[in-house]
Amino acid sequence: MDKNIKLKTAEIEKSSHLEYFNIAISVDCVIFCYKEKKLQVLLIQSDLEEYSGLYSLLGDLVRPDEDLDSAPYRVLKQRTGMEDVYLEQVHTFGTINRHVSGRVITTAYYSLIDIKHQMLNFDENELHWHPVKDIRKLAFDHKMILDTCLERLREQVMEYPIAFNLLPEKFSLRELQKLYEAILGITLDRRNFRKKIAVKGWLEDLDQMEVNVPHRPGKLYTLKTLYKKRRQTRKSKPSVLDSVS
Amino acid sequence: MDKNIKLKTAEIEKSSHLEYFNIAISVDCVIFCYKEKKLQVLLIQSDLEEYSGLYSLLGDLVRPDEDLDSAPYRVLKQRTGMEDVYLEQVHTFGTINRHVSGRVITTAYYSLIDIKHQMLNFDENELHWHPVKDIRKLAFDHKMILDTCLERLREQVMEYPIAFNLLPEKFSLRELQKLYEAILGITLDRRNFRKKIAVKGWLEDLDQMEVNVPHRPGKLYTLKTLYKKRRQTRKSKPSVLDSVS
DNA sequence: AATAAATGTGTCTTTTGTACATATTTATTA
DNA sequence: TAATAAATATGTACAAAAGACACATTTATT
Repeated sequence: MDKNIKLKTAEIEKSSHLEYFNIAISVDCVIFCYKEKKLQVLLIQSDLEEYSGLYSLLGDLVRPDEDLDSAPYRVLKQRTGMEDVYLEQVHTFGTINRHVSGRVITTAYYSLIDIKHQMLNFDENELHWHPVKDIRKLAFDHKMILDTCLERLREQVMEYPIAFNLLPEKFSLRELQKLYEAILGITLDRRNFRKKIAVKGWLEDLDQMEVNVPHRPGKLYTLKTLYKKRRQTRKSKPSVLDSVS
Repeated sequence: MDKNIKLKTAEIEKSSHLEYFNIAISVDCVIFCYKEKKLQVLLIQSDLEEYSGLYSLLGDLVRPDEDLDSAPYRVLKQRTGMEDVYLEQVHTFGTINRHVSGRVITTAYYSLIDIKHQMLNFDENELHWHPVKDIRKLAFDHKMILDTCLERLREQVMEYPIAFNLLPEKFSLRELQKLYEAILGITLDRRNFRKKIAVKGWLEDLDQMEVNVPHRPGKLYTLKTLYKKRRQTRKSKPSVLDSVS
């Protein structure tokens, strides 16, 4: 990836621009939220005839003057008004015919957002939340992108303190457990779950109680400030060497 | 990632081709081998003035008529003559100024190859193996790409039966352990390592012994055929749910 | 005052990880 | 050919983590 580029930039000056620069690059965002006790994803109705009636992920072409990793932030800002969200690059999809309008390679990101935050630019006519479990088919290869991102989310959610991006500032352990169950698609033992979370040391006990719950209120917790950076790089990463002799 | 493309493909017909399709996409390959008891990487001397004296990874622009994931196979075939190698996509790098010759977004793959396989197109004048541990600086952002790929390899090597791609067909447990130590950069306890590998169930006992070793020969093993597919999708994956109540 | 529904623990068992030692086999050498 | 060097092959005891499971307590509701 040095000589070739050099040679080709020369060629491009002449005529072969079409040949070497006719692949577009886009980003697609799998934007997760936790709503009505379900893990949901933000989708937009596809307006391509080929995919009429189908939904697709939010995405856009990468601009010549922006970093690849900045593009999904821009998409989220434009579409929802949200900034400083949690975003993680997952995979790049690039089969020849994945897009009907031409050759487009797309880098997929997933994002975790708290539905209760202000979403200023959110257009309810265009954008809709869909429970992940109900999604069968999406436009383009977006179902595969969704599946890949969900798998990655599941791999990471017990290892890194990321699930909290889906919850409000204060939450009870019951809410946290229900969220994990929604993400993983399984039920968890309450006592073991609490033990596991306690061991992580991610949470700060707020010495406050839930209010307006139709049962005994639980304690409220928040993520320790140490872990609260948004646009976050992963924290508290267990070394891969931990389980090796 | 539907409407925008649609709109823009229209615009492109007119004049803005340069604006929307002037990002090139490449692949870069971190090709690992195990040689002289060290994990090594295949590098080529950079011939860009900006990077004179520096080495870089093997890469090329993605062709308009090939799948993204096919490009690194092509690069490996062209450069080394090897086919059906183990390759895994890791990450896509796309900061604006990462390439001196223009806007190039690159998808990084790592590959694991057995040095003893025939490498027909291998040009020893151009290509050189470098111990990973000795590499301080590479052209472009290739040091970061290498680091990212090495980190991913380390994450995966105890979970999936991939290290075997770096060894000949038959190998002893000592050789395997030395390989793991080279990859992980640590020493391992022999008894615990063997126990761990035994539990994985990846290996087939060949009932053969090492020959020409200057000490007591060990048994020879091979990867079970079940796991031997090259261009391999990962096998024997532990579910993320395993450690969740 | 009784009930429903949740909270908030704790213990025992199993599995996994880690530290560590001894007897055995083979090639080399003196 | 006997002694030595260097590795193979293996097991046990302890510690840590995961998993199954039960009971007393608190609060809101009836």
